[in-house]
Amino acid sequence: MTGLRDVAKRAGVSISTVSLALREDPRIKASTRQRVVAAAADLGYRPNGLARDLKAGRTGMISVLIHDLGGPFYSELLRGVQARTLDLGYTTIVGCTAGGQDGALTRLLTENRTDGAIVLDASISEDLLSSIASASFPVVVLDRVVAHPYVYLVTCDHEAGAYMATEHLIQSGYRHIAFVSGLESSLHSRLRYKGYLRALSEYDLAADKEYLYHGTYTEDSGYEIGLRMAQAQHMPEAVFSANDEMAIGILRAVTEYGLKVPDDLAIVGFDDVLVTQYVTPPLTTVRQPMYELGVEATKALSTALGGNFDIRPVVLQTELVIRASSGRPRTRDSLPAHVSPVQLRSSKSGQAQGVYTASGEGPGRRD
Amino acid sequence: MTGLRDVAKRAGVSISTVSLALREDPRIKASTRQRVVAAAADLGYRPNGLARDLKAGRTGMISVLIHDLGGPFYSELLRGVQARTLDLGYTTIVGCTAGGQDGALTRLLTENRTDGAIVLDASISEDLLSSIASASFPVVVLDRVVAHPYVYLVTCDHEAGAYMATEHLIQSGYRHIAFVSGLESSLHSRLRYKGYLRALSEYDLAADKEYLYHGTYTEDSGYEIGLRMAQAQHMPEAVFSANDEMAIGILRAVTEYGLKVPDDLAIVGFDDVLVTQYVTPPLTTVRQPMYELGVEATKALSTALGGNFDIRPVVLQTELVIRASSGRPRTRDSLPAHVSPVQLRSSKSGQAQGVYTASGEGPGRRD
DNA sequence: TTGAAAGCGCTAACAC
DNA sequence: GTGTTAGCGCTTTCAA
Repeated sequence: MTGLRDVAKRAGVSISTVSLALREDPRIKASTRQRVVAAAADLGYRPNGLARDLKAGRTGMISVLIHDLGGPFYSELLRGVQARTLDLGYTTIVGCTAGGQDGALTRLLTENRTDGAIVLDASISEDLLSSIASASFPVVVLDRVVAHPYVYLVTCDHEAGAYMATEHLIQSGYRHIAFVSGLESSLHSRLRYKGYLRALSEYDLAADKEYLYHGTYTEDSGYEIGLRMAQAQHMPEAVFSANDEMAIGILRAVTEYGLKVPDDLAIVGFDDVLVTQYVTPPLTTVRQPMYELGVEATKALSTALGGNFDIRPVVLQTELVIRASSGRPRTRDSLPAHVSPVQLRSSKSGQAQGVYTASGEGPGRRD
Repeated sequence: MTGLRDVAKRAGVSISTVSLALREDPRIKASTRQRVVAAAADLGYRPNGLARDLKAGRTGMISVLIHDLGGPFYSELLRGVQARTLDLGYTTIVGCTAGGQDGALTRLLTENRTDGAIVLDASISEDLLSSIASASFPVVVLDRVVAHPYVYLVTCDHEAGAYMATEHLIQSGYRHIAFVSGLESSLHSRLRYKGYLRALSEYDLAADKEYLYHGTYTEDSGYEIGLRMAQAQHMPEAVFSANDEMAIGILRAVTEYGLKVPDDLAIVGFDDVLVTQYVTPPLTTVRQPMYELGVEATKALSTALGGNFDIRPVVLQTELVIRASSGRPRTRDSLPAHVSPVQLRSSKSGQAQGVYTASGEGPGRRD
């Protein structure tokens, strides 16, 4: 616990001289600085960041609060945040809120230990967020809606993504398309259901309650649902799952049951987690741009930290990533006019993969 | 930025009264406390953690420093740390050191913003770690060796794991077994190579340089190596890869090349990352107990934080997780006497999976 | 039962 | 060039 005082004593100078010398202030004579630096090294002096931050009134750190670090796509998000904060001279620190009130939640969010926060945790109450956010502590929330002047919204268009996924199945010739919801409470799941319903309705297909399954976002819940599907009287031809984990569970269940994907059942997931590329067959899914989400969140936060609080919600587009699990794709020529494949790329393993953006902005094929 | 002073003014009491009242000190009359609490709520008062920590001389937080949060198994590690720190009343904060000197590395490691650190980053110099670690800032390093009284070592037995993996291949009847190294600089890779060599030598097999491949831990590097292997004059019968990513790259390459795994080439990886369960065929691999590693690291750190610095290095055992990629397993009865299957469990998909611990402690089968 | 004041380690006027 | 000093917001004796 050696402090500036100890260094000062050893170097035979005053505290402020040490402070200035160590930060290479030109006012300090070179010879003095050397003595100070030597003394500091001898004592193994380390500045106390807390004291410095307290004095400065800012920490230079922003916190990212995530409910459960184990999630499959947080790393990409964090990469995006990290990349951007580095440029801005901030440091990212990550806290896990799963521990409840007396962990990272309190320390990082409510006690001013960082300059702002990016929050990805549906379980933190809106009240808490509202009571925390302020001009001196802006908060960006991901994938939820909080109405507050200092809470900024960044999300991607789940509904459009779900619409694309469902439309893709419809255009591939499937008519009996099931939907597997995630946790009822989750906003995602509701939006994805909405997109699914909208696609059905726009193509004049009935939304049969028989084809609505309720899962819990876990692979196991998907597995169970897959079994139920396989044994159902009227098995759907295709299924759109509100996330990839459940889709993979379904895939596993029906495969073990002896069915072929996509011939007996086409499957589309949501999120584009890593494993979707490795399962057999590879899973068609909707990619959320996690990295970009992190970048945008950080942008919004830094804008607010810079004193500009006029920030509109950011909504990023999703991409449909077509892999083998949704089969029977029509050829491009047979696509209805209003559907525009905008990008095609090949997967690692060489098999063709089509990527469509939800915006469907251009009719041209860019490769 | 409302502080205690503002609350005090509003409630018509002194600062110290507010401080005590908000922490429910019994010395403060209930009626006074109510006034104070009301005033604090009105003003949206939030305590300043920095000031509190500065005063207290401790932060109640420990940092976990990881080079690249995107890594495939950090989440398990963090779960382990998190679980344990919660019990201890500490808060875990995670920093990514990839940004270089002026990011989390400096802020969390060298400026006393937390009470101690767990470091998993081979690129942080031993000098820096040694100069940082002290009685008031203990450091636990994972998977490396640093000789310093306040640096504590937690690792798992990579060499034994590699030995097991190689032995497993030998006992499955393979004789020409290749090894794929990771980055030369990495301690893991060297230890895993050592275990591989030891197994070969103990079974009187020659270690042919022809069967030594150098990768970079990435799937792509594995893919390339896989192609080279498939086209080599003397193709190995089996390969042990220093990590799973490369093993998966190899699997992909040889599969695309038209070879069958494990019939034409058996593959064993290392780490047991999530995707190993999902590739076809599922990959035999060596599991590192990441969760337990996190728990042990935290235990060591908290012991040091408690003032007991007599902590010995912790070495955890690895497990061999046998899946379909290493084929042709002998039946149990035909195993040599000194190999003891200590545990058998079934995989999610129902296929049998044998788990052996590196310690090979008991001959009995426990299920 | 409450208030005054010292001080955690640091920075930055302002003096000398 | 260098030293003195007043805080940053909080906790915690010690007085009142």
